[in-house]
Amino acid sequence: MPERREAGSPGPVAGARASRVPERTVTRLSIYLRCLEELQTDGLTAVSSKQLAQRFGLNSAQVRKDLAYFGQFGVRGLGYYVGELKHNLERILGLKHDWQVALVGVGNLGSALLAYPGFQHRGFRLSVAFEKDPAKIGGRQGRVPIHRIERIGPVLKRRAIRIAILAIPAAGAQAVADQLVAAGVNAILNFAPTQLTVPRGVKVQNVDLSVLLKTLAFHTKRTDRPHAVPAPKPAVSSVPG
Amino acid sequence: MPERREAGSPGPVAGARASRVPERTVTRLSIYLRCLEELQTDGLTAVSSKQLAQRFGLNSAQVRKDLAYFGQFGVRGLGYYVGELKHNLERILGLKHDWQVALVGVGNLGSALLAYPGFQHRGFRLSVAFEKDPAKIGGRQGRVPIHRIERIGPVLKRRAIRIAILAIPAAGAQAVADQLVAAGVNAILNFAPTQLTVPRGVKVQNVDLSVLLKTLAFHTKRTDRPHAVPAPKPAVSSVPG
DNA sequence: TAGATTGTTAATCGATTAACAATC
DNA sequence: TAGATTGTTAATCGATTAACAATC
Repeated sequence: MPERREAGSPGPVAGARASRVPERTVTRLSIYLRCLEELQTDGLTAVSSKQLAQRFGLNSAQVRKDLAYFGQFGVRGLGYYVGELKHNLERILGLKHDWQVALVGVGNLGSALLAYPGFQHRGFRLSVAFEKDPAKIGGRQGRVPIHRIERIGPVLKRRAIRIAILAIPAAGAQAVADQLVAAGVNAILNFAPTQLTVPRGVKVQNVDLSVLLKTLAFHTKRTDRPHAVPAPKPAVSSVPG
Repeated sequence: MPERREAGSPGPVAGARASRVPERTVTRLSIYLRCLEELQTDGLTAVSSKQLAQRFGLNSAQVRKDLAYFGQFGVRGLGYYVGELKHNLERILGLKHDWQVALVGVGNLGSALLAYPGFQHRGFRLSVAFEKDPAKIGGRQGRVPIHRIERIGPVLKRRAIRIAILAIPAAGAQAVADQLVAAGVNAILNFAPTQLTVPRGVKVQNVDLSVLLKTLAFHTKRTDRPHAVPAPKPAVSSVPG
């Protein structure tokens, strides 16, 4: 008997539309978009899949295939018009209007995210924050009001916020995630080093800084001196005693 | 003729050892490790691949296969001893001793990373920072001295630092990365929204917060109202005009 | 021993890349 | 037109999962 699927998580979704867009394609789309912005700044009007690919060490077929999930945006013999493709990628990614984003956790990391210009820049407005510490509740950081965690439900519903950033310790993260989902959030950027369980349809992006550093340590170690792999199980010797 | 490989980047490394460990395996190892720490806290002494897998919605065969890249750590019929496997994963990941980490960029994000307890906790010591702003140079944040960027070379060499975090705007990132590499760094956690070009053997982990939010926007949009995919190219009609 | 679970090989699945007809 | 590049199918590659003999 085949092992039951263990736990409810990634995996193909029953009844998903025929040609599911791979997550990696979506990530690459926003990288292509960044590149197109640069090209536009440089005054270029057209670009080929090959030129686009070369910037990232990708394959040109991959660029074309990624785009082909969403339509036909190119001109044979020429490539893609920069402005037009940029417009289409923005439309596809849902960046034609601003998104309101909620932040939970105004500690060190949360404060930095509030102050980080990178977000506010391009269509993501951190417009409300939640915090447990009574000393911070009721105040503001910059323009952003800080509410107590219990108010997640009403505030998010009133503002119709769908995207949240979770910047709290692992311990309370699942409970808060549940509240966010109950309040209508369906996309969470999770900095808490824990595996969140969310209903299907809710998208979680995990950013575990500690895990990232550990993978770097692994590679650093290997470069220094290839680490000792335990000797392969000594083969049962065919040479007698 | 097959298209030339475009740009020097991932791809199989010529002469790499026979069984290359997938990057995803390494990431999962540190997640298994986190789980083992929890199990140990709960006082459990043994765990099966199936139990381990269930926590993350993974397949038990994957857990066993990930571990098998590095040796045989289990006991048939029983599973894995928690303490022993934890020890082995720490050894494999290179976490048996602390790592000194350098930070470049003491802006909003950099400051938060300096204050973030998550790093200092488990073996990663942010022990020196570099910054361009003269107002900050020469000072300290917490215990960490802030040097001017030009001192990357001598300071990192003296301290034999191999891991760096890049928290500066995209514009200067490549130049700083080059300095880091020249100073002996071979692992970079890159928060700058740009593609770094580094020599083979140097490992870069990109964390582009803006890209992450954009993929979340994509999924949010789709859930709201499946976005309009351009009509498929109208098939050349077989019905005469 | 009987039951359970590993380590590992083979099968499956999905993503990347090559190739090329269509066509600007 | 000749040259270039797309959109798309087929081939390849790599990672995940199923299956099962080994063995605690």
